[in-house]
Amino acid sequence: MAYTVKQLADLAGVSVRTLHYYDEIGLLMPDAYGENGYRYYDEDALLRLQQILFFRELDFRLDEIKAIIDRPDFDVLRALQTHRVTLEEKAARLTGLMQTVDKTILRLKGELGMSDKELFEGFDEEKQKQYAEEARRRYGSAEVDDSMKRWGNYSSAQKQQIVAEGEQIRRDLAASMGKGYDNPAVQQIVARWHQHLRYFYEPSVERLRGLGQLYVDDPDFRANYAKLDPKLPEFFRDAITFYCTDKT
Amino acid sequence: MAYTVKQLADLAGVSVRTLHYYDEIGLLMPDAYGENGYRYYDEDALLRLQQILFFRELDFRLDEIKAIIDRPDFDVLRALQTHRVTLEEKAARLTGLMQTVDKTILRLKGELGMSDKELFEGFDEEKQKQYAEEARRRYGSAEVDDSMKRWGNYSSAQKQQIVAEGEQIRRDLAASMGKGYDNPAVQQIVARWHQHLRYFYEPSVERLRGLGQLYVDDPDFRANYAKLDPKLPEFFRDAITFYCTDKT
DNA sequence: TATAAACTATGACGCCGCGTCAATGTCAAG
DNA sequence: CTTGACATTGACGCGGCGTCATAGTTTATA
Repeated sequence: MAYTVKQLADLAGVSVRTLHYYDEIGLLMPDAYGENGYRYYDEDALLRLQQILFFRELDFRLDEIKAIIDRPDFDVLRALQTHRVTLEEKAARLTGLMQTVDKTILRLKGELGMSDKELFEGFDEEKQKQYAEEARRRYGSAEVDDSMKRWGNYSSAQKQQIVAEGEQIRRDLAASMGKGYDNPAVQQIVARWHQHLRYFYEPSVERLRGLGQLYVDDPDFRANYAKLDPKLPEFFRDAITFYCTDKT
Repeated sequence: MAYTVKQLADLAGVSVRTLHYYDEIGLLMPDAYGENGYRYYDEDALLRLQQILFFRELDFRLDEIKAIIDRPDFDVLRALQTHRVTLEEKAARLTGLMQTVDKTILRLKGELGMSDKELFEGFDEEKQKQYAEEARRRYGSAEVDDSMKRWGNYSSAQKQQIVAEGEQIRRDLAASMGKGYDNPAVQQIVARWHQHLRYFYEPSVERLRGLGQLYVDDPDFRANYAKLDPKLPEFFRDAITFYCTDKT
């Protein structure tokens, strides 16, 4: 199914002018030009445009984006995973700014001694750029970044967010408990759960085809994850019950 | 204490060129020029620059920023509070993008049916701009926005974040338990706690001079907040114990 | 006290990522 | 067969600085 410029523009929430420009600089070329000169985009363009938007969101310049996603070894899946971490970095930065807001409010009320320097805490994008620098090297390359996936490597803000995500998934699953394990909505949640687990436990996530299996099999995992989220045992108990009663 | 350009630039994490430019367009003028032509900034410039950076962070244009903070009725405190909400909006948007990342990963793995439209969910800044539009009108005006401060008005992403903040404060307090209530660090945490409570319970926050008092007095509040954060009763118990043992 | 290093100033040009016209051609519906 | 929505290319311009260049001033060190 081919999209015209406006169709794609509306779908992706960008302007027609932007698509023209991306074509002009060779960043996103249409699948084909009609004999009238019209641009027609195919499915591949969707994913490519999505990548472009993600990178743009993370403050990459368009020529950088082009260089990255044109590399023959560019790996979309890996890129997406890196996007996620980088988005979390960005969110954590915003959290830092919120704290600066709070502290400034208290300073203005005279309730808090606050150094001049602290007034500007969180604005700096140094870490951000540092990360991007790494990312520029890493995107697309087959180089593995397992080190980032160890719990100890996350910042506390990231940890909070990750735990919150876990809780959300748990709530969602709880809300879908009645629907039966083979219900597509439930399957989606389970998939999100598998995805989520990658934060903690990479190597044998593939073993997680059966929900909770790892929790049952691996006392080490059980202990570690339970430390992060005290309600997790409950969750697993429920989930396993859920899984078993439905499967048998 | 007067800052030179570089001193201020380093402190705030902006470039000297930026300060020159802000002077040029009248956005941030130095307190005084030396006879050598040097710029010297005073304390007021710090807060003004901080405001500028906050607005810039929220994608306001410099001329808009100038118009806003030059208004005679510009209210820094109110602006800061609005900043906070807007920052949360931004963070929530990033959360949405993370979900799009997750879903795209699953789509690529074939584990999830996902419409083309969903590929671009979260990129749109419409809400963002809509909010900014409101903000432009509201910043500096004395108009009250209490409606935003009711729990029901928060998005679920915001709620998550607010709860996470509460948990963080609780952890911080727990870590400071030994230091005595009059310890400045503890007072800071208490102040953050008071600030935090404004999310839920605006009118009588002033009554919260004694920590936990409201929890003791108001069963309605007790019930409502406990629903949000199951561990809160513990916290209050600890906090009250802490407060009482130290006060008596 | 000489000199180097670090800071300051004021111009002026250039860049990116489009927005925003303008002029013109094409397609689908009534 | 008109009308309106859509398509094209081309050109100009903007915001927010980065990045020189040129030149004066202050501070540290030898």
